[in-house]
Amino acid sequence: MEKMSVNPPIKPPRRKLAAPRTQLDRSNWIESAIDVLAREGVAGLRVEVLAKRCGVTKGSFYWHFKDRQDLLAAVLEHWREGRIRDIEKITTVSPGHERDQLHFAIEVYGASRNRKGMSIELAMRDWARHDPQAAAVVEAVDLYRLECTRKLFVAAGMSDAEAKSRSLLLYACVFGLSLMHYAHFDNHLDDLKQRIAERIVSA
Amino acid sequence: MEKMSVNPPIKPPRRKLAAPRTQLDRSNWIESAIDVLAREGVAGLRVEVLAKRCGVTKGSFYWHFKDRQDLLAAVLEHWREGRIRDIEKITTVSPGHERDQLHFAIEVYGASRNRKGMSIELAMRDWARHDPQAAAVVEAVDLYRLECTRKLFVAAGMSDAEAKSRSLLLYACVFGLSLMHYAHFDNHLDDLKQRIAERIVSA
DNA sequence: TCTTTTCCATACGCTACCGTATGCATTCCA
DNA sequence: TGGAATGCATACGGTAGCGTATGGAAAAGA
Repeated sequence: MEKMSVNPPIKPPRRKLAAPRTQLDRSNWIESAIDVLAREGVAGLRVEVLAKRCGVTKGSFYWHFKDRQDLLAAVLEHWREGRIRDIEKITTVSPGHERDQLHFAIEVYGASRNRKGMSIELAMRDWARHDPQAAAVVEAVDLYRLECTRKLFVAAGMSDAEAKSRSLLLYACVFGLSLMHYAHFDNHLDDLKQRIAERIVSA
Repeated sequence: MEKMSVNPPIKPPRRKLAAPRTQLDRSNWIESAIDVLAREGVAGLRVEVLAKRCGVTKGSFYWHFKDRQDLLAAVLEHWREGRIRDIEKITTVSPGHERDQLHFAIEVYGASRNRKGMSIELAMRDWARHDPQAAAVVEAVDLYRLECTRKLFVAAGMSDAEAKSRSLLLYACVFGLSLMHYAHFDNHLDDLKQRIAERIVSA
């Protein structure tokens, strides 16, 4: 008895979608995942959706990852490492330029530039509010950042308490502003932000 | 011919769960929905889940609401009205006490108190990032708030541009801080926040 | 008391996912 | 050049959730 498949296997072209890319590996999946994360949040990070975006089926996904959790954990780790590297690069003390560095730390997430970066930040924070693992990673990254900018404030001549407070103010404001992109607020938004940055950094 | 139901209807007790409450109406559903929204975000706001929480089935839900969208729109409207009322109450100018009022506006979402209120704020903002309707409501509320505190800053003697900038700083900071509840940051967090509040409000 | 209306339960069909099992094609390698 | 390992497709069973259809109980009128 020959086993009859319901649909006779008509050989399909190997890859239909645009990119006839080479094989995927873990890091390809992770980067695509972060893309989706930025646009849809962690809730939109579905295995089959992601697979479609990559031009493959989930058969591929489950070859590279044990399950969805495995991917999510990898995304967290990837993000953590990247953020730590970044903040370190930005804040390694360069005597005499501390205030410039602080201004730069604010502008990096200036929302106009680096929209995607800010989307990821916000998506991570949403995620963290409902998942202890994500919360731990976000906390680790943020505490590291706070410590880095604190040192800059100290190097710029502030007291310990003042430096800590300013550091907290800085990031609260950066993240807060990123939540506030309004269509009809003010034509001179950049001027306002400049004033704010001054108030955060200046003595 | 009698029509025979597949499962003979065994009369169930009318309501099994704890609260033998009266009938539900729209506002009951909306309040429960906002509760869930605060804890789980809009993604967790599922019809059948909400029904279970209310001790009924979705049969009831679809009697009161056309569909899930109908509920979501109602939640948005309910939230908008409440926030507008609140901010108006807090910021109606009381000459000579403007700075106290501004401090109060900051403390209202002090996170230690009013944890639920802050959760709702954040959930609304998550929601707004993926839904134009929610975005419109959040924008309307925020612009109203910004305008109210701006007036207070002006009444406290600041220039227009400065008042606008401070107003933006105030809310950015309030929302930003609410994203930053860390387990291991500082024992004197309240002191830091006090310093921050001073920096926002003081001349 | 008899009929509406109100409010809710139950059952269904449908879609989107998750994770597993299995098979096929390529590539690597001896 | 013929296996073995790699990388992916396909098919399947299962769950959760949406919205509809329908019926029945309880309350409100008449």
